[in-house]
Amino acid sequence: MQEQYSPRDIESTAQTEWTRNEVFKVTETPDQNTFYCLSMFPYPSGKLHMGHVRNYTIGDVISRYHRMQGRNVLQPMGWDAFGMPAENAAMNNNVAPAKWTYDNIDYMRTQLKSLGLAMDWSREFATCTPQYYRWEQWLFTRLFEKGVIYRKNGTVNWDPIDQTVLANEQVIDGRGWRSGALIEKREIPMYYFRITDYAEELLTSLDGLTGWPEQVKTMQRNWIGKSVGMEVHFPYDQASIGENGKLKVFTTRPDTLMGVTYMAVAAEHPLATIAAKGNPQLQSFIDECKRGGVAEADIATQEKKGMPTSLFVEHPLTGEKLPVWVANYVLMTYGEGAVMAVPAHDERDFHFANQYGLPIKPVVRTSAGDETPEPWQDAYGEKGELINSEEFDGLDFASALEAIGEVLSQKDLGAPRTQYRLRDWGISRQRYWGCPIPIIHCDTCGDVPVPENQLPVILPEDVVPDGNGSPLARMPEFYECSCPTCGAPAKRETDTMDTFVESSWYFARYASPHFEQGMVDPAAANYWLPVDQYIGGIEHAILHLLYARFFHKLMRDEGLLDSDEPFKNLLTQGMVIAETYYRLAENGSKVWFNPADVQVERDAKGKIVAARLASDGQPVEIGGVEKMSKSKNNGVDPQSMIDQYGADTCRLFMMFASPPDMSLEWSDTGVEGAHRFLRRVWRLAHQHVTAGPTHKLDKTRLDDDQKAVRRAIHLAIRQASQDIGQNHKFNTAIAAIMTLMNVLEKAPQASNQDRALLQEGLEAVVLLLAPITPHISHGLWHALGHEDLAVQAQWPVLDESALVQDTLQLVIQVNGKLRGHIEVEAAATRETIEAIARANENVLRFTEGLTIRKVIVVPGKLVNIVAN
RNA sequence: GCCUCGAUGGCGGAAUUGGUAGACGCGGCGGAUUCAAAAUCCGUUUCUGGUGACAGAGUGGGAGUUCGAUUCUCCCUCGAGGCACCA
Repeated sequence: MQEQYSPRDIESTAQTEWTRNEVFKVTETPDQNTFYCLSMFPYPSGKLHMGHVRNYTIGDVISRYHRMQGRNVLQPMGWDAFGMPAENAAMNNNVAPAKWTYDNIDYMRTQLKSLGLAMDWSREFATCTPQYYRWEQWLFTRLFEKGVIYRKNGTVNWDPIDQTVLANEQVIDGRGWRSGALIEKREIPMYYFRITDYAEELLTSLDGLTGWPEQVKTMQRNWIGKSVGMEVHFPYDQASIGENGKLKVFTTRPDTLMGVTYMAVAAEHPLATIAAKGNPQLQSFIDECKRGGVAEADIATQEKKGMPTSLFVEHPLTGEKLPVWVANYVLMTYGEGAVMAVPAHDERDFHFANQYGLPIKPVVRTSAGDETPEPWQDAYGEKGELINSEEFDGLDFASALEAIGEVLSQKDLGAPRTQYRLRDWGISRQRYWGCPIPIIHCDTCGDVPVPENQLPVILPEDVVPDGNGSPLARMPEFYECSCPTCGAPAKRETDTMDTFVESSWYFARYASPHFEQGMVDPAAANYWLPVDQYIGGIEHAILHLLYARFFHKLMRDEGLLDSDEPFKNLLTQGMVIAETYYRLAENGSKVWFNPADVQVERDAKGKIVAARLASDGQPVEIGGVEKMSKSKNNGVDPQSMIDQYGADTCRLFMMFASPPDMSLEWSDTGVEGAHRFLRRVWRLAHQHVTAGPTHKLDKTRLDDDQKAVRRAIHLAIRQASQDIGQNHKFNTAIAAIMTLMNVLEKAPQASNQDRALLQEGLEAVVLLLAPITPHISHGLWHALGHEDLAVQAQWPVLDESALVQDTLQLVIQVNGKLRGHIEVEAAATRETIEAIARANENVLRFTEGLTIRKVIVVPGKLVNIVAN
């Protein structure tokens, strides 16, 4: 055994042995407990960042722990390889997205392998290969035929200068990021998944996901946004609008129907279009509403504006004429694109009505009374007894709902309805680097799905996009084709799919990644699925996780697999953050410096007070701790950390610095601390091993000090087992192992018993660390005299008898304040404990002149004496 | 704007069902070793007062429940993630 800890040698030796023995390659072995551990696969952006390292280390620790429990553990890896960055890189460097992507994959694969992950690399795939996306196209055609996919118009960000559709990310302050042009909303035809058909199941089956964080389930519930209410129709006729019809709205507060004083419709609503004819002022307002991007955050924060139309609709109960307004706060995409406004009881309507001088009619008696003077109070929104509502006066919410519903349905002007906030999923993208949508447009036959025997529709890979729309739309060799139904010349769809589609089913493909007869091999899929543990960033809490759940149900309904949900347990990791440093340039912009190039100065207490750039010694500003990013130049390159300290140190630091679901602040000195700890483990093991082999421990003949050491060993085993296996709190597991190391380093090594005890302690340390720092554990396990591989060793077993104590220390409080400690027999009765506590010197001192009112004894914990 | 989460020493963080606030690590300070340095080891380290024993305060701010609150309830402030075409 080498005297010095040398991560470079140890890590390459360990990785070579794992590869040679194919220890991480798994098969569908019957009758073995399986564990499918999946970390969200990376987008191949160029090189690994710390977020990846964190994600894959967490997954690896969990995988290796379960391996040591004897389970058949599948941990696969692949590449979410379609996406916009490849097109941007292509434009900047004049390289085809395909080549850029494949090069990145090759580089990042090498980086991942250097982390020593327990991956079955034989299952690797990239989503941009036809072998993968052909099955996505196949499913698309099936779902299209079933009607689960349909075509309708959707609104996109249109850049009028570049003549292209932009992603929300590419719209900055209402302008295109490259052209600087003011963005407009534009309607184009797109394909949609009917995810709303699954809204109810997506909602209710959340209840069964007991292994998901409550936070994520709450977010998904709110996103789906089920509301029970009523559809109400406001009739209009030839005389008032020029045609007969009904303005439909959805409301959750039909009890306030008598308080409606106006109607508000979205700018895109058909009534707005009718009203704008011959009204240039209104037309220009509608045009103004169409300016700016489609992102909800922008629409919701913009100033609330509206304009009256000359149109009126009838109140369904009273027949009263209600003015129709166009308002920018009404979303065409939610509900019916129109709302009935009840300014007395809805905050947004209240502000709007006050702004434009519209009438406000209170119809509910709330805790604020019968009137609703300015300013708005939350009480105005309460439910209560109806007032000013004619025959409905005096009714409460439930009976008003029933009574009003009854009248509406008699008049055929409304009915109860359930509404979801969730919208159908539009998947058409006017981009090149994505999975082609397998549809052929024929003048006679319409939209025809590409027949199975003509799949896949292959994306040409030698194309360099130029930022002016999709190059596919300009490639006749791609889009010219004949109709599969009638054989006439036809045009292939040139849009590609949202990249969320690929990441919605990759977890299932890993079960049979090379299967050529179908999307998945049902036997393999049912063997591994659902995923036992899924790990990824909290930023995916809604969209990706909801789409993956939806796809799983689609695949189930296609008969491809049996389970209802894809991910049994979910762990959402926090971000990796780091300090930022900058200087103000002359033009006022900030120039950011990487933490690696900055030196900090501290005051007497160690608090950081200033920072200087190492190269010129001049001060820089401290900008605060933020998510690692290119823009703030505060990223730390994982590769340089691995090169300097080794993968084990990097892994140990990341797992120790904070619990996985919290953000992790990068600290160079923390990394050094982790490295220092591994050196200490190595040194103690080296010292122990060079002193020669040990005898067997005689557990029946331990003195008190030896019992204390053995207790420390098994406390660490208990703590680490709970923390890693159940709670996923790797930081406290490591703290427990560190505490054990502190004990072992101080323990005597003279006698045979002492040395045997140290052997037991070191074996525990090595195995408890094995999931976290697998390379050093691999080396030390051999050094401690074991022939088998540490990865195949069994997780340490807790010996409860080692934890038993004869006496316990209890805390004594007087009036809740700590006043002393007492040592009592473990078996002492409540009465004995109370008597000892009452006789305690400090208790007597602090209760002098007071009367003891009560004594609370918490067994094994404390005694609180209440006196006054 | 809406939904969700978070806030504890100089710093990262720890604290079973409400029961000793600050485990473990980092940083700081003092010391040992060394010709010197690195490395390593030992001690100390929430704040305030006190030489000290000790006392008081303290978990973002404010109220409340309780013998007892970092933990439960209400209000507020600040920060983070998401908002459907970033992945």
